[in-house]
Amino acid sequence: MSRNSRADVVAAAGRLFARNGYHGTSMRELGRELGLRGSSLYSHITSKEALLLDVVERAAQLFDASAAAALATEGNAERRLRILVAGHVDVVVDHLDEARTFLNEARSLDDASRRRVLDHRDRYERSFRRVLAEGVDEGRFRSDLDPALAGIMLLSILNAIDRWYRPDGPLDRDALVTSIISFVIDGLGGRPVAAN
Amino acid sequence: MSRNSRADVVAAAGRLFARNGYHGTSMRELGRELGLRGSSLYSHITSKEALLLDVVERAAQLFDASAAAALATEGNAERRLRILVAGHVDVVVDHLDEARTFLNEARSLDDASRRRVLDHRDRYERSFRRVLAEGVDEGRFRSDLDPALAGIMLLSILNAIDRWYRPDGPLDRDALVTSIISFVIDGLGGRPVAAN
DNA sequence: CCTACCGATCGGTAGG
DNA sequence: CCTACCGATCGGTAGG
Repeated sequence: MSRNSRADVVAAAGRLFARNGYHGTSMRELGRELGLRGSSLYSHITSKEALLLDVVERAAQLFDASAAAALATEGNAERRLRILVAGHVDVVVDHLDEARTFLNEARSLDDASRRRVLDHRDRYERSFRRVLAEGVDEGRFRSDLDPALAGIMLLSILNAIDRWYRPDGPLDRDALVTSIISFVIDGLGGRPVAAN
Repeated sequence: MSRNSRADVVAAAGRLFARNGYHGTSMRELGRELGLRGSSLYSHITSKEALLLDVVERAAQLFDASAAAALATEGNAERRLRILVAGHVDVVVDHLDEARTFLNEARSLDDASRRRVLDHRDRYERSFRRVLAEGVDEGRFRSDLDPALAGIMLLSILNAIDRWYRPDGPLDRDALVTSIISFVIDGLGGRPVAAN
């Protein structure tokens, strides 16, 4: 049994913040999770809130990297949209605790930190909006589409995945992405090309 | 300046729980919100957690009533779906604090209460699933539609409304409902009947 | 990473 | 609805 690294502390904090919330997690509980005293955590970190910021920024970086990779990909808007969605799903499934903390606990940050996190969120949202607008320009999506509103609704679907999706359930990751894309592009009433 | 009623306490609790979370709200703060001491709250309630349950159950009842009214309405699936969505929007916009507390703070309830709230949530979700399945039966929605999955995605959109929608913004309530219905039925690529 | 501890605050009760 | 409290717990520091 070796000592804990700072990364261990951040990972354990993500687990507890995701499960019980920031205010619902005490430093003593976090210490217990790592097999040490709450006070010992302060040799790794400077404050509880700085720890929250670490967790949240880790998630923000992952989402950033995913969006950057999608936007750097060649292809039409539909293909790029699928990569954007698949990247989001990967982040949520592979880094569930950080993603949840990012989505639900950012409000507990102080004003300056929260502002920076919201900026990340806005930039991420703009990536979606851009690809949606490209799709309209390409004549691939409805010309009367509002990319801002559509982006919000697509992201609403993506940001709720952590509330219901189980990677070990009947729907594998790729099928999840396909379902979302199909729902978003064809809708409830849409007639898929093959069926028309 | 008259005394506070129990309903006042529940309403104020909804405000603070929605804004700062259950664990982020102290009884002394709640008292301050109402112009009295934290300890005085206990003449209205029995515990902080019972207060959370009051707020959450109020929201659950509103959602229940909305779904019941929609399902009691005559008409085809598309019409019933619109009523279901409009009812949800009404609850969220008119009872924002309770809706937020319902969505984000139910996990802080004890096991038995949380279980009951989740049952409410499941029943509500089934109402959506039922109307979606009706639409498939009527030949109005895609025959390959998975009503369970589509219900989750529609509800994901609805449950995120409180995170971005401002009733005093450019989009009024009815336009919001229309946008959601259009997004969900026609999708990004769907060709509206008139444009085909 | 530990023990020992700090002042502040927590939910809640007693007794008016 | 108030004052006066209760024991427990909070985030964090000092000093090894």
